[in-house]
Amino acid sequence: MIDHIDNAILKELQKDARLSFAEVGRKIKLSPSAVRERILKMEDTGVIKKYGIEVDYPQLGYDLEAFILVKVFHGKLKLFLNVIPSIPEIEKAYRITGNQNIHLKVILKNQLHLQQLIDKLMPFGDTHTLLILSDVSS
Amino acid sequence: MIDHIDNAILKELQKDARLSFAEVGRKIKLSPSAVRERILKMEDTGVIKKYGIEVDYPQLGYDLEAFILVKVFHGKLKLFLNVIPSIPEIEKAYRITGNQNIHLKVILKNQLHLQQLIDKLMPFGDTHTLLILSDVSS
DNA sequence: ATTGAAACCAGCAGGTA
DNA sequence: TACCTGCTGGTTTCAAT
Repeated sequence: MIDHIDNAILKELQKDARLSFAEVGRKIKLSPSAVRERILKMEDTGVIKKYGIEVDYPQLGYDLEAFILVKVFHGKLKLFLNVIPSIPEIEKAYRITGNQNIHLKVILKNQLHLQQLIDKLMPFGDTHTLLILSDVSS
Repeated sequence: MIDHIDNAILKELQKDARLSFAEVGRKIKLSPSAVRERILKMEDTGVIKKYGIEVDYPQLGYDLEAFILVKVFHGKLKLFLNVIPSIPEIEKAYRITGNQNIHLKVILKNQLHLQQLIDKLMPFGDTHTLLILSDVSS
């Protein structure tokens, strides 16, 4: 379903999602329209879910990033899942295995902001916060 | 440094990073070249770190995503940080506070693949794995 | 920030294998 | 089906304002 040409296209778009079809085609030796058709197909089938940007949060006034593991109270999970989208501080949320069952990545301005968020989460479960010190993905 | 116009631009690019300068300009009522200059400036200053795509890993044959928390052995941290970029399964790595000091997000084909990765990580520290069941970010 | 002009690209039609 | 070429209108890019 996905061949090595699609993979090459995905690799280029992962490096720079704003490349034109023509530019991608030049890199992988394919005509612009062929590149376009393959990319449109991958959008249709959902292989490409989203084109996004990575932003430097500190420069936008958000100096605190953290993971919050939540052990949701019995019977509160559905309610909590409904509330999550309405909390803008939550950048990403996953259900996970283990003692805690929800994993949140949150973007915050400062410690006070973190405290306010934890207060908001407390009705739904016990929280365990891991502050992010730095990105070491290279 | 970042005004409300830049913020509006960032919001549009977060929704769709492939929007043309002209399209962004139409949405926020600005000329294409003004949009272009602002975006180029945000790239220069690092506010925009990257244009990327989000991909559906299961469709690419990667059916297992997980967080691995690593309590790195004393004296092994620098070595481990150097090794991380050479492990393709690691999508994202952070230094964090808490009992464990490294937080990894990993993309894997299956359980065997996870086992092989954990074997590779074992020399550097004790690992604690949380499997991702689903994305609930909405 | 805008305009204007040249180069470039997106999108589409029609064609090949 | 997957790819290509060629055309047209819109876009990018850059210089001048």
